[in-house]
Amino acid sequence: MAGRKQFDVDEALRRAMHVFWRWGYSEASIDRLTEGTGLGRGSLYGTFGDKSTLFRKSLQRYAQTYHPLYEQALAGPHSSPSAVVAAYLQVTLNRIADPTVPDGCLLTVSATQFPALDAEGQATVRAMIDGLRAMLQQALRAAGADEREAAELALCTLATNKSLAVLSRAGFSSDDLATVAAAAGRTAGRPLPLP
Amino acid sequence: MAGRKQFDVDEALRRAMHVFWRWGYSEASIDRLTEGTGLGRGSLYGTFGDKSTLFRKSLQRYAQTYHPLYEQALAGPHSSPSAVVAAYLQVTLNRIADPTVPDGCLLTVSATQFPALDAEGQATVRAMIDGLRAMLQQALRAAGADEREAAELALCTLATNKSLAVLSRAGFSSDDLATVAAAAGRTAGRPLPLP
DNA sequence: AGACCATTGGAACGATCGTTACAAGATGTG
DNA sequence: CACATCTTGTAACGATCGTTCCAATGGTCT
Repeated sequence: MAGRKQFDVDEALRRAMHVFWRWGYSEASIDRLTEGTGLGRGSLYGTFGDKSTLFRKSLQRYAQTYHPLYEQALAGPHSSPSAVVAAYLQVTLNRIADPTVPDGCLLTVSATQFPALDAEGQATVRAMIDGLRAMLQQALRAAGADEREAAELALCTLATNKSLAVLSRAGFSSDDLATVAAAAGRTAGRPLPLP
Repeated sequence: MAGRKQFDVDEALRRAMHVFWRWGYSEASIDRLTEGTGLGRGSLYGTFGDKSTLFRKSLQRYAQTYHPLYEQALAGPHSSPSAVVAAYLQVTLNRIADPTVPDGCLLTVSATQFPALDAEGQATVRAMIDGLRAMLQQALRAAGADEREAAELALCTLATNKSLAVLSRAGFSSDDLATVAAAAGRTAGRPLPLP
């Protein structure tokens, strides 16, 4: 049996995150989590707490993994707002193209399951999405967009991010996904007609 | 008790559709379906079959309800491709603004739960999404877009549709949703730089 | 070596899952 | 009125759900 932990905690959390990512909160049963992580029930509960807590830790693990990639892509300097959008969406495309992780995006899958999440889970998801939005908006400002344009482009780029995840889950080809991302990046930088 | 059916079959199906729409397939338990429809277990199974069958019938009921609205909006005539996009997304915005139906869109919720669906459910969802895409593409061609532009715009408009559903599920304001839709409609009609 | 403690796998809990079976009651037909 | 037919509510099924408990084990410390 055991005296000291026989597994890598962070690696186990990474695998649990993949289970939630692939199956969504509802279908991520404890059995699937134990199978996916290789841990026994006792180890799972003893290390991470109950399912809701493990889910929130998986969300944070997700942010810890992918937020730095977005930050790096957004760091710039970028010549135009459209370059910011393109850089951001490229990170998303790269993640979706990674065959070692599930389709779509954990945040998007979780967002569509909002009614199935408890209050803490909903708050965590919402906070992470808002964080990405703010990060985008700031980078767009830094790239020369005015306040209104930055807010709008940040929202639309976030929306494109979500749409890529949905289409990926539904089995759309990576060509189709690239087309969507390219179109979003292409139209982003063009001057907006003022009302 | 009963001798002849004591409920309206189509109304019950409409309510079952709302349960799947709100909760997603996994969280739409038989108890929630019986509560949402007002039917007993016996009536549910006797009328609609098992859960997977009822889910597919709910998807078809969804298409039967909203496809005509999209068709009508796309029928035109439209002066430009961007008018087609705007008309399509307006139908989506109207549906999302309807307080009598759940947030988001049944197709999008179902798409993100793909791994939780059986083969028939996955095929039905995918076929319905492909149908919308084809419908959009044809309307864009009719509005003067060339083949390449119609294909790209149809895909991007479908993507925007999905993103609106996700953002709605996550609790974004209707103002934000309208902003996303307006931006998609605005950039759609503009001439694309050819490679 | 022996006491202490964290960790492990597995048994077991009550609750809920989707589904089926069935008796009781209401309707349509003779 | 009797009969067949259909519908309805409920009980019950085995399976799985999330969670807790516990004896057995191996490492750590004196």
